[in-house]
Amino acid sequence: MNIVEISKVLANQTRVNILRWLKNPEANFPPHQEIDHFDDGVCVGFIQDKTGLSQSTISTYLNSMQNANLVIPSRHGKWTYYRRNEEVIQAYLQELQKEL
Amino acid sequence: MNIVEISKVLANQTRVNILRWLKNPEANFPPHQEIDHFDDGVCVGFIQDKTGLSQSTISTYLNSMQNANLVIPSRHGKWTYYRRNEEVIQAYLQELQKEL
DNA sequence: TTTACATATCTAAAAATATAGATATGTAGA
DNA sequence: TCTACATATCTATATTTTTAGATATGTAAA
Repeated sequence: MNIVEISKVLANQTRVNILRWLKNPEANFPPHQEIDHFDDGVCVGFIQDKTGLSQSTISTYLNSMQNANLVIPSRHGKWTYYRRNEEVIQAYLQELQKEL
Repeated sequence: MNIVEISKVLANQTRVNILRWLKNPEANFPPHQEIDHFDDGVCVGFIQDKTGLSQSTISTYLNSMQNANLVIPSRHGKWTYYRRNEEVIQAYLQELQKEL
């Protein structure tokens, strides 16, 4: 868990939005076709649609968020689902609380 | 209080260090000459010395931190002192807690 | 085993950030 | 009012980030 690396992720409104949306996928995304839950998160395509940015940009964003351990990917067939990594997010908040 | 703007400040190790040092000036900086306390913070020169970066870089950093309302400047004679803006820092932490 | 689709990676251009040297400004003291 | 000093701003360059189009990869279905 690296404060500077995670702060870099949060230094962009779209990435902050993605993290917020992933808190409550039911409210922010349409239902998936193959699976009827969001236990493994949300597929890249839905996130892309919601942001309006290009597919490659969103893939890059999600990759940086994954590198910072803020999200966890799961492959399901053709789709990659991303969900929040609550442990790391909480650890970051606690570390900030302590350090800042 | 803007999450993205403040996160940009925190996306650099030196700036995070400055905020941490300012939490406890007595432990991190030599005593000032004209004043015998740190109630208004620490002068730019001391911060510069501690980081080893150039004067203009530190001035730029402090300016960005001030724009984000993370620090408060006070002019005392030739010196500008910077101290933490605890209200905004706490507001940021609380907002993150809620939003993130 | 080809095709279609979802996502990742590569490439490249534009914008932002980091950083320092030079210069300007403001203040205190001679 | 000179001079020295602390800090801010300007200018310029290097690096990083943002972003998208093109291409590659992996998977499912025909």
